[in-house]
This record gives sequence, structure tokens and C-alpha cells, in this order.
Amino acid sequence: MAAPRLLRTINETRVLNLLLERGPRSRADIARDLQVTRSTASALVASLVERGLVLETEETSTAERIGRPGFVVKLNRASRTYVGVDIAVSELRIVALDMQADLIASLTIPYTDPATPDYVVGLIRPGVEQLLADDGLDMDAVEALGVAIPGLVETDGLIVFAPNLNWRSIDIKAMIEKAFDRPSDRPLHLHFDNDANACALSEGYDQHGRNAGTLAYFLMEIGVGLGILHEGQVFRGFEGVAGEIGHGRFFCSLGDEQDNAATPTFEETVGREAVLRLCRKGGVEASSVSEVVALAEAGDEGVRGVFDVWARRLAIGVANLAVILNPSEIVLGGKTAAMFSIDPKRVHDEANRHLRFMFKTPTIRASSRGVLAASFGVAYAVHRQRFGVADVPGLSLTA
Amino acid sequence: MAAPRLLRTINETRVLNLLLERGPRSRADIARDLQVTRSTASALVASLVERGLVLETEETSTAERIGRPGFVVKLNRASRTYVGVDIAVSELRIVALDMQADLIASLTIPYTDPATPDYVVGLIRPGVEQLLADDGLDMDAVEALGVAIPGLVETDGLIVFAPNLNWRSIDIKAMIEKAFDRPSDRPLHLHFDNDANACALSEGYDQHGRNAGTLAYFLMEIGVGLGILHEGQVFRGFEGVAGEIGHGRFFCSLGDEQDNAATPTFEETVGREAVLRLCRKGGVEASSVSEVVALAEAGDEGVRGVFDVWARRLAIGVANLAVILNPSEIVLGGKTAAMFSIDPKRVHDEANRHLRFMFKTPTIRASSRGVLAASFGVAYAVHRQRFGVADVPGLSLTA
DNA sequence: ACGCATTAGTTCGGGGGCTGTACAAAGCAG
DNA sequence: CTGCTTTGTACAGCCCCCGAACTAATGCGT
Repeated sequence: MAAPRLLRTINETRVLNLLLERGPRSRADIARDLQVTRSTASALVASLVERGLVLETEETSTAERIGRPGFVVKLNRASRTYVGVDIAVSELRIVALDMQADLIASLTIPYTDPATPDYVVGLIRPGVEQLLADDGLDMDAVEALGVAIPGLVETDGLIVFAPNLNWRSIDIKAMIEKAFDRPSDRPLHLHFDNDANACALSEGYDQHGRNAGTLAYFLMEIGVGLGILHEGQVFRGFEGVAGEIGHGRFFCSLGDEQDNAATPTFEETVGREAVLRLCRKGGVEASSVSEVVALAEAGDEGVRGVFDVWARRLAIGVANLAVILNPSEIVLGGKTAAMFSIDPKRVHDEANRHLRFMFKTPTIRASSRGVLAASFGVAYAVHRQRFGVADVPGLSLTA
Repeated sequence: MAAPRLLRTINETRVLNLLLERGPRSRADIARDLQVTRSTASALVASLVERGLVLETEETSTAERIGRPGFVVKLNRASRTYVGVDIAVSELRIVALDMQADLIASLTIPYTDPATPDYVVGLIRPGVEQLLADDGLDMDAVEALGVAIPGLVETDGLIVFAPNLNWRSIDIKAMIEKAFDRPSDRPLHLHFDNDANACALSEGYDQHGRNAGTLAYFLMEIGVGLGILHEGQVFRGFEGVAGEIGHGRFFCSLGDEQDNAATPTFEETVGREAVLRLCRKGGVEASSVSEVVALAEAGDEGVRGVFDVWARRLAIGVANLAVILNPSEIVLGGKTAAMFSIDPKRVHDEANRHLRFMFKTPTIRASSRGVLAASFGVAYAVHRQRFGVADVPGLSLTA
């Protein structure tokens, strides 16, 4: 009835995760690291080699120890491919990762609005095929595909509402399954997520080690989204709406009669329009954030004033987030976040003024994946899902 | 080398959790619920009965089905006792739970400040013994003890700083271990937590089912603490300082030159002193929150104005928390939270004005455990820890 | 150079523990 | 009463981990 081979499945997964997170090593090392006997480690490796997921190399472990050296075992990077697709407002961004979660290739396909769901989804399969063909890879190697959406989306593939695409109630899972038409004995595993969550995931792993702490990612475009990562998992809250800090109100009045619902939200004070409004007010001529940043780099004095106000406002949001979640890192990404680079230290200092009571304040830094952050993130997500044991039937160990 | 009997341990734990969360049932039911064969279920029950954790009753399962009825199996409630201790500012609150996590007994021991660590810890063992003696229980049955502290505390027992007790760098674990002096073959398992986190835990289980969602507990006394529960676990963030919403700043100025670090924090606007300050300003004579509430219940007009301002301020904090965490419930506890009962609907309405974009806004309600919330919570925490399999050696399934 | 200690990898017997089948016991339906 | 269904137990089979034994390969001491 219940899961046969359960223990075996768990242990094979542990071997894969060990090789992924801590690198190639000998069977004897695996036995020590997983606390099993060498016989068991050998058996586990043998079955993974047979499944093609792991390779036994010729090289012997660099002998720091005395005694016979062992043969190093490593992941077969080419054995599986994971794809991430970011449906941005005006372009599709696709990345492919190998089994090590390293980037193999990426591709961007622009489109002009209005982009209908049918049109955009129609671009995905050809895009993925082209991406893989460039590297001599096969669609069959693709085990799982993740999709990032700029809006409210359920992880099983229902887009509830994506305002900037103007999509509503789209069953994108069905559309993609139809487009890829996989046989049921070799399904394409799908996963869907909000773009800010995906961005957070993209920062959640440092050199193949799971980031076990808490991390927050501000995705600053027109509005401001927030992705929260906790113990390597996206924090979704009830109904998956966590991270709507853009709707937070930090500029309320204490006065007795004020209608604070009319006070601006956080994204109305630091989002793209707010930056441009501050520019107009300050006599700075700029029609995009990148122009503002360029002016700042050219030493424009007026921009300095705009930046100072923006930094002060952002710092309040950052500090309010920090007191609630106590993240170890706060990452800023998206086009509007380019403002941050004008003077990162200033944002730090402003935020820390509100955080004096803390022993250790969070570090604040720019996104490391740039425009590919979201597609990277969902690809990571499906990669981790396939490595995990969460879907072992009949077992709930979270107790 | 590695954990022997691993699978057995897991499955026995699953049986215990099933009986805890979903009630007594027959072996056949257990087999169906856990997806194992009836033979396995019988074997698991047999070994749990032998260990004294589970009882086989005479009663047969109420036959809604046709066929032979089964003998109902249930937890042996008396087989283990879990104790929770809340070190409040002016009293010690102790509760004892049975194996079902039901309250057996509680006891409050007042003390006058300044309460030194030695003095307070010295009260714990006699207090627990008295509590148990009243119910004919033995100290030997106590398997684990949890302690809630009003301050920053590490879960393994180092009190970093408890401002209202004026305790700093206290190794309370060592003190308690010394006081109880258990033999190493039957250790007293200890757990320590912040009082707001403990309160959140006390609301985290609804009738023996783990609350799988996200819940936030505002502990409102002099200041405002926050405990966050996510998937049944306390959300601690990096370094365990999550939940310091009391230090949040939601009343900043958008003006360019303002020094927002000087704006009041959330707890300075809704905490006890703020309430009393609003009273003075509004000509209401009250020296404690309970007096304010009493006046409101008596229909005092001036208090209404005080409450309205307080409710509006609180709603802003609640709404800001809700947009970031999207909890399903927000619970208000502590003496100052008594204000809420003056007009709960008003707080709801004010908060929802900021949350119009949400499909489902969180429910806001008063604490259900009252003054015992924190001691309940830590007792729950140790109870769950003892039921969990997290400490099985050689296995890390969180991957 | 040679033996010895140490480590790596494999083989094989033992045992724990789950599965599945078989069977007796206990109730319901007609 | 007879047939059907369900429960709980018993037993054989199998998966898979452990531990001991053995061979292979390397470093170190003399």
C-alpha cells in the first residue's frame, strides 16, 4: 500500500543533495557525511549511477588522508535540465539550468503589448527549443519548468490577476501542458510563482548551499513587490498574498481626524512614478529611472536632492520590514532599484537610524542576477523541488 | 552507525500525531489514515502500548460501516506531562498539560520586584511540585518544561536581555537544570522562548489540529510585542529578533527635511502610555487600561474619542503587518489589548479600509487564553517537540 | 626497500520492518 | 441461518540497512 522503497528514496535524495551542496566526493566521504555505512553508500551510488544521475570519475580523491584514496563521485550535470520562464510585461525571459543549478543558457524574446495569454504562451515552447538547440540539448532532458508571473498566481498554475499584463483568471498550466504535450509516463513538472517570490528564490542559494536564514527581495519596477524567503522556502502567508509591502502605509498622520486611507502607500512614495514626480518637483529633467541614475553619475546637483528624499523614504520601508521579519539580507532588484546604486551607503545609514536597538542590522544590497532574477528563481525552484523528498507519498515528516 | 529503527520511529510518531490530532480510532482506521497495511498498524500500536503511550480500550468503534467493528485505540493521557512557565514581570505563571495537550492545572505565584533570576528560578521547582501534587501527579511524569521570557532569549536558554525584569546575559538553562537535578538517563527537556512567540503558539492549534496557516499575535502590555506563527512554527528571522513591530515607524512625514528617526514608533502610539496620554489629553481620568475600558463600558463619551484615535492607530499597524505577512488571523493579547473589546468592529473596519485590494482580509480577534497564553504556549511548544521527529539523528528531511 | 597502519570499496550474512496473503472472529443484511 | 464485509493476527517474502570480513591502494617508519 504505502510507499515502497521509502527509505531508499530518502537516502538517494540525501546523496544527491550532498553532492549538490557540498560538491563531488568519494563513497567513503558520503558514508561519513550521511552517517551510513560504506556498504550502504556504495549501494546508493550504484543505483544512482544506474539511473544516470551520478557519474563515477577516474580521479581519486586528493589524498590529504593517508590510506587508499577513493574514487570521486559527482552529479551528472547533463542528465537533467530545468527551465525557468519569466513572463515580464514586454518580454519573455527564459533560462536553462543543469543538474548542478548552474546556468547553461538564456534567451530573451521581446513582444509588444497587448500581449494575450495565447500569444505569449505560444512563444514558450519554440523559445525553449531554440535555447536548448544552441547548446545541443534535447527537449526530452527537460524535467521541469517554472514560470514567473507579475501578479497574483497560485503555485499550481491559476493566474488570478496580473495587472500589468491585464490577465485575469487564466489557467496557464493547462495551456502549457497542451503546448508541450508530454506523455504521461514522462510528465513535465510545472511550477508557477509570483515574480517577486521568484526573484527572492534567485538570491536564496549561495554557491549551491541553501540559504537557511531569512531574506527579503524588493522588486521595484512601477510598483514595489516583495518576496520573502525563509529557510529556503517562499513565505506565502494565508492565500499567498504575503509580500504586498507596496500597499503598506508608513506615512500616516497621528492627528485625530485624519483619514489615513488617503495617505500614500509605500509604492506610491518610492515607485517609478514617485521618482519622476520628485524630479519634476526638483527641476530635474528625466523621463526614466535610468536617466535619473545617469544624471546622478554625471554629478547633477538637483538629482542629489531627489535621491536623498527617495532614500529616506525607502529606508523607512526597509526598516519597517526589518523590525517585523528580521531578515539577514535585504536585496533590491528591478529597474527602479537602480536608484540604490547612486549611494548605497546612504540607504544603509538612513535605515540603521531606525534600527539602533538591533544587535545586527540586515545588509542591504543590489540584486546579483539582474534582469534574469525571476527566471533564474523559478528554475531554481523547480530544481529544488525535484531534488526534494516532499512528494514522497504517505509520509508527512513536518510534524 | 546511523539511526537504527529510523522508519519505526517515524511511523510510531505518525501514529501518535494521528491520535493526537484526529482522535482515537481503530487499528484499521490508523492503517488507512497512514497508508500502511493493517499488519503494520497492529505492530505499531503494540509497541506503543508496551511503551505505555497508548491504550487499547474495550469500546468498539461505532459502526457506521458494516462488518466487524474494531477496538478503539487512544493516547494514554496520563503517561506524560508537559509544563510551561511564564516569567512575567510581577508573577510566575505555571501550567501543566497532559499528553493530549489539554490543560491539567495552573498556578500563579506573585512576587514583588526587583525579582532576581536566582529568586525567580528558585520558585519554579516548588511551584511545579505543588501544581502536580494537587492533581496527584508525580514530578517523574514531567518529560519537558518550557519557559517564556519577556525579552530577547535564545531557544537553548540564554537570556540576552529582558528589559522589564532588568535581566542581562542569564544562563537560565543551567540554573533550571541545577534546580531540577535530573539523572542523565531521564533528562528534563527544556525549551525557552520569548513571551510573544509563546503567546502565538498558544493560538496555533485549534482543537488539537495544527494550524497550518500564518498567524500573528500582538502582545500589548507597556510596549507591543509580536509573535508570528507559520505552518505551526515560530517565525524567528535571522538572529531571532523577528516580531519587533513595536519599533516600526508608521507615522513618518513625506516632507523632504523631516528627521523621521524622531517620529514615534508603533508602540509609542498604541502602548499603555500612549493610551493614558490620550486620556489626559481628552480629559478622561484613568490611570490604567482596565479603568479606561470600564469607563467605556459605562458609556463615557470622552473615552469614545480616545478609543477612536487608538483604534485608527492600531489599525494602521495591523494593516501594515497584514500586507507583509498575509496572516489568516491576527490575535490581540495582553492588558493593553483589552482596549480592543470596546469596539472590535471598529478596528476591523479601520484596518480593512487599508486592505481593500485583498480578496480576504485577516480576522482580528482577542486572545483566547488570556493571562495564561504565554505559559500555555511554551507548554504546547515542548509538547510538540516531544511528538516530533525533528531530532532523529542522521536524517535531514527538510531538503 | 619493506612491512605496517590506514583508508576505500565490495561481499555477504543477519536482522529489522513493511507488504501481502491467509485465516479466524465479529457484526450486518436478507 | 447463510452470505458478505470488516477487523485483527500470523506468517512468508522482500527490501534495505548494518556490521564484519576481505582485498586493494596508499603513506609512514625504520
